[in-house]
Order: sequence, then structure tokens, then C-alpha cells
Amino acid sequence: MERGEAYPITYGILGLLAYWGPMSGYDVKHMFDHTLAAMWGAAHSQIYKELRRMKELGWVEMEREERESRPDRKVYTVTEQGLEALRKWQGQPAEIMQLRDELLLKMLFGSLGEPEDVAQNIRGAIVRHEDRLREYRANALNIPARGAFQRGGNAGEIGKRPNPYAAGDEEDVYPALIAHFGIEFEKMYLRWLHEALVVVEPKRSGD
Amino acid sequence: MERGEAYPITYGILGLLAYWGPMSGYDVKHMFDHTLAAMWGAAHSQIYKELRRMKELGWVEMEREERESRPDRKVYTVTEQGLEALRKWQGQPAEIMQLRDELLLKMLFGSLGEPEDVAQNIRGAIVRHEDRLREYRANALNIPARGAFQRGGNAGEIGKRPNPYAAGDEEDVYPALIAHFGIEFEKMYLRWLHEALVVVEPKRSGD
DNA sequence: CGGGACATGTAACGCGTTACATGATTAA
DNA sequence: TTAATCATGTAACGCGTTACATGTCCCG
Repeated sequence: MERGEAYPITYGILGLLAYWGPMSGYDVKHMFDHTLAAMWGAAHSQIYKELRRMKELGWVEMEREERESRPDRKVYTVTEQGLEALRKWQGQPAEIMQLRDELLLKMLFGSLGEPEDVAQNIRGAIVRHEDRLREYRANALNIPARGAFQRGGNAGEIGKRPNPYAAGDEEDVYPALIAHFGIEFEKMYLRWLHEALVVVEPKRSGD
Repeated sequence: MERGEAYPITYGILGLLAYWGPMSGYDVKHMFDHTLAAMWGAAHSQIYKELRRMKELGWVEMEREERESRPDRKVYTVTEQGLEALRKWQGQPAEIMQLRDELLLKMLFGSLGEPEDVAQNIRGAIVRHEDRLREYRANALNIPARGAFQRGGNAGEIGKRPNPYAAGDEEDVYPALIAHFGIEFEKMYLRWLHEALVVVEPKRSGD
């Protein structure tokens, strides 16, 4: 595999298509927002770019779906070459992650700012991470079962075809593992934020 | 503050300079590698770029230090405007982070690859995260006390000046909080990796 | 005598973000 | 009538990475 051929987002889209079946770029965007947003954000402009490149690589095929009184859809289907690329990717070791959390950076240099500003930032983070934890708990990353993806409207034959890549009835443990990670991560993050708030928060005399 | 004026890495460098005193770009790179690498990687080319831009913004001043039989150094010092920018940054809310961990992406679509490949990836991640945890535990992010940064060699007067921004004897809790986060994160990550390995690892009959 | 540390840069390239653009339908 | 949903795109911009470039000193 040459350098610059594919990136995590490429495989993210390819994985969505392989896992849930043929979709339009618009659908991929919605899947990203509902399943991968907390892990890997993606603007629709980026998704359309990647789909075009994957078509040039022969990893997906595109079929134009014309509809009356609705904009046309371009439905993408993973090819055998695309599946091969996914398997190859799975076999390669993943680099260790970097956190790249701006809050941690702000807090590392917290002594160069006002303590109340740091405390305010921590309180904001608590709210956002509690929201995320609630989401994770409510729907376990919103991951529908393999091949079960179906979008509203009369999407024609293509949307109703069963996913040709679905592997029968055997259950898939991986989405549950990822959801579990998300929950454990948010719980740990929140524990730490509360600890930090106690340390940082200015003590008031009348308390 | 206009869009595109400064980014996390800008404030990371500015914070290093404000916290540990005047440094060259080469020194900044070393500080990054020893304190922030796990959180925010930075190539030296990027650091030199940022230092140039910060000079144009008036956030730092540059003094050329000529030395015999050694390459010249460009020593950067934070200005009052730079400190003001840092304080302003501290007062602004931080966006919620995205994980962007390729291993999680690979595992989400683990069912599209070979189970043994996934297991191998998990084992590799365990080794790397154990290393990182050991590092964190050994030196708590390698963060020297405020103003205590000193590099080898006879670096001239500049390197020996006490940090003008150091705020006396009061201890700084923030680096310890960040180090604590790093340790808790790695512990949680490792717990999860071991759980995942048990689920994923193919059972052998003779075991 | 080769390799590491010291020290600073340029060039190429693309992911990822933000903004701009179009235009129909449907529901409040 | 205002706004959201459906649906796809282009353009600008820069962070971040990788590779290329130069030259001295010091250690084994």
C-alpha cells in the first residue's frame, strides 16, 4: 500500500458501507454523526471527497438513483477490492493514539490564568461529558445490528436489498466492546474532572 | 480574537515559554517530547513556524545568541502581550475532545477482518500503553518545577536568568493533575484492552 | 570514522474545517 | 413564511507530517 492512499477516515467510510450495506454520501454522513461522531468527526465535504477517491481506487462502485420530486442519490457499494483493502488494514498494527484534548492543555498551564477560568472550564466539561455518557448509556453508540440500516422514504430497491456482506446470524461483539470503552472512558474522565474541581475551586470563606 | 490567529499548538509553545522561561526552538521541541508528546505531538518544522508567527503577533521576542564552535541559537521570550493572549485563551471554553484512536476504529469493524489480526492489534496496544503508563508513573510527565528548566552546556546569561514569570514559592497543582489524568487514563485503557482480548482471542482446544 | 547531539530551516502534500452554493419538499 | 430535511457539491485555508538540506562537535 502506497503512502497517502488511504487514511483512518477512508476506512471508517469503507467500514460503514461494508457493514451496513450500500448508501449515499448523505447517508454516510448521518451514520457518522450517529455512531462515530465522538470518536471521529467528519464534515460532509470530506465524505464526498473520500467517496470519489475510493471510487477511483476501485474500492466502491457508484450507482445513480433518480427519483421524482427528490434530488438524485448516488448510492455507493463496496467492491471485492474494497473488502480486501479493509482486511489488509485490519492486519496492520495501529499507531498509539494522542489525546489532543485542549482542556488538558489549558489545565497544564492553568497557573498562567485565573483559577476561576479554569474552574469554569472544568464545569463546562463536566456538563458535556455527562451528556455524552448519557448518550452512550442510552443507545450504546446508536449502532444498529449488522445489515439492519434502513433510511426513511421510499428509497427504491437498492435500500431494501439485504446486505450482501452480512454474515448470517452470528452476533458481533465488537460494537458492544467499543460502546463499553466509551462508557468507561467517560466515567473515568468525569471522576477526574470532579477531583480536579475540588482541587482548583477557590475556597469561599462563608462555606 | 480573529479566526486562524492561534491554535492549541500555539498556546502549547507559548505556555512552555511562559512557564519555563526563554528557550530556543530546539529546546521547545525537547520540552514537547518530554512533557507533551503523549498529549500533543509536534514536529520541529511546526514549532519553528509557530515561533515565527508568534513573533509577528508580538507574543514573543527573539534574541540571537552567537556562540563559537556551536550553531547560533534563537532564544524566544514571552512578551506582556503573549501573557495576555494566554490569559484570554484560559478564559475561553474548550471544545469537547474527539478520541481519534485508530485502534478503536479498527476494532469497531473487527468483524470484517480476521479475529487473529484484531487480537494481535490488541496485544500490540497493551505493550505500548504499558510502556506509556510506566513512563507516566516514573516521572509524572517529566515536568520540571516552574522556572526550573535548564539545559546542558554553557548557554550564556539568558539561560541562567530566573524565570521572570515565576510566582514565588507557591506550588502548582496543575501538572500533577494532568499526570494523574494520564495515569488513570492508561489504567482504564489497559483494563479494557485485557477484557477485549479475552472476548476476541480465539479459544484453543488444547488449553 | 561513523553516528549521535546540536541547531535551524524549506518544500510538498493532504486531511479536516469552515464557508459558500443550489434547489426542491414538507411541516409548524 | 420560516425553518428543517433531503442531497450534493466547490473553494479556501492551515495544521501537522514527512522528507530534504546543511554543518559542527564529540564520543567510542
